[in-house]
This record gives sequence, C-alpha cells and structure tokens, in this order.
Amino acid sequence: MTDIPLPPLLGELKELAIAELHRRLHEEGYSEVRPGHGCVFRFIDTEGSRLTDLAERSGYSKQAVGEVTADLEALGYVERIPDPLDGRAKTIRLTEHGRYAQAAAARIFSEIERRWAEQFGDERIAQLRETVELLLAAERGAVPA
Amino acid sequence: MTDIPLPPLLGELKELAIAELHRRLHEEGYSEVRPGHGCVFRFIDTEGSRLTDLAERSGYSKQAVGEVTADLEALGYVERIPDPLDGRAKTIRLTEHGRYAQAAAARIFSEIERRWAEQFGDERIAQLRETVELLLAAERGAVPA
DNA sequence: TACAATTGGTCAGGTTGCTTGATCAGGCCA
DNA sequence: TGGCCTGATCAAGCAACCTGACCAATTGTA
Repeated sequence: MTDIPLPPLLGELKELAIAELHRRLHEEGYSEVRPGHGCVFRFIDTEGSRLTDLAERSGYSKQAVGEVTADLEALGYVERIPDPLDGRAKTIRLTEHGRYAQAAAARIFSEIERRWAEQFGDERIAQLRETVELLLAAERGAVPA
Repeated sequence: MTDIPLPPLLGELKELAIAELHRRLHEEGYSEVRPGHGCVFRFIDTEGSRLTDLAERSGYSKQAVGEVTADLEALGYVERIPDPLDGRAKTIRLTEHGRYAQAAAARIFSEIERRWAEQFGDERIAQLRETVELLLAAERGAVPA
C-alpha cells in the first residue's frame, strides 16, 4: 500500500521517453520539433490530411492544430495545398523534410523500445505493450463521454 | 512496425486514469482539486514539508509549487505555519480536509488498479507495475542531466 | 434553383500552468 | 560585523491550449 500509484509512474516514464526523443531529434538536426508538434506528425496520412481530421484524431481543437500546422509550415515540415474538390478545405501534407523528421522519430522510438527489450527481455516489453493496449481499449470504451 | 510507439500509449493511459481520478474526486465533493495540485498531494510529508522540498521532489520550480500551495490554502486543503526553528521557512501541512482528499485519491487509484487486475489478471497488472518501475529506475539513472 | 443549414478554416481574445529574473528577510560563518 | 547563502515571494512573460465569432464554400431541401 505504500506503492506509488501506477498512473504517475506511467506518466513519468512517458515524459522521460519523450524527452529522449526530442533530445535525439535535436541532435539529428530537427532542432525545431517540439512535443506539441506531435498532433500533426502522429496523425497525418501519407497522402496528407485535413485540419479537421487531425483535430478529431488528436483530440485537440481545430485552432490548436491550426497553430501547430502554421508553425510547422513556417519551419518547412509541412505544406498546405488547396483541396481541388472542396474550395473550403486545404490538405496538409508533409514535405520531404517533414517525412525525414517523421521517419527519424519513428526510428528513435523503435530504438528506445529495442533498448528496453535488450535490458529487460523481449518477452517483458512485448507484454508491457500488450497490457497497455488492453487497458487502453478497455478504458477508451468505458467512458466514451 | 505499424505499431504505435509505446510512449504515447503510456501517456494516453495515464491521461485516462488521471481523468477518472478527478472525475471521481469531484463526485466525492473534492471538486476544486485539479491535476496540477498533485505536486503537493503527492510529495508532502505527513508532518508537513517545506516549499523548497516539494519543488525539489516534484521537479517544478518553487514559484510553481508556491502558486499551487497558495491555491490549496485558499481552498482549505493545506495550511502554512511558520517554522519555529527557521524564521525564513514555512511548513506546508495538510489540513484535515486535505488529508481526507489525499486519502480519497489514494483509494481511487487503488480501486482503479484493482479493477484492472480483475479484468486482466493480478499477474498481468503486477508485472506491468514491475516493468514500469524497472524501466523508470533505468531511465532515471541514464540521464541525470 | 434558391435558400437554409452545415462544414472547413481562421481570427481574436482569454486562461492555465508553467518559466526566469529580481528582491528581501533571516540564518550561517569567517 | 560583514558577506554569503537560502527560503519564500513578487513580477513579468511565454507556450499551449481553450471558447466564441466569423467567413466562405458546399450540401441538403423543398
């Protein structure tokens, strides 16, 4: 009962991993990428996505994602191209630089996970992932509000 | 390789659990308690703690913790009493109301963990905790910077 | 085929939760 | 006694979100 509750532990582990991600992205030259940019990098389709969809998927407001997008556009990571079928809409698409950054992030994450597996066993890390995914599925369904 | 990286999954699970905590605290009458107040509730000693220590333990600045403390004091969850041995210092201590809130939070967390264990097995959740604690110990040591 | 309702995106402004820098009073020590 | 260190606070600023208002384009309806 003197155990620290799981949620803060999960949160701290996530924080440490995200900090490592951005430290290494910085070292590889993607120095302007910040955690907040994740709502685009994580959810954007390879063919590009609409702002509304990114907002929906990430759970943030359209305004918040719009700001991130404007920032990433100024930095050359994404471009906005008008949708030919819908004059209101714009497609947000990764530039080549953006795709490289996204690939670097994916690689770094997989390296972190591989390092964990080497330290503590493939089995254990696989089960960590499985358990977290099970819990997430249950919790996401539990409170759809 | 199409797996979503672990850190965002950990983060989302933590978010869902923290949201449940605060929803239930709210239902139990502790409606003013917000996630940001955790830096006091999580780290304060039963005999009370100094602001500087809470800041140190939580990793936030003294100013940030000071603001939270002032807030909790106005709400009646903590009191500041001058340290008799050191005229500069004040001891921050939970009031009775604060102790009840802290106990409620601990109970809710343990209920969440128990629910998880009932759904997916004691074994699995025990291993989740063990793995997360192992990883944390390793990661915390890895980059002391 | 017009008109109403909906939708994609943006502008404006506000709040929250942090930060750094400056200050001040009290304590510690040569 | 004077100089340095430390606990706490004041002030200002900033990043990352939010809500509300709005416009233009599309879609649904009769």
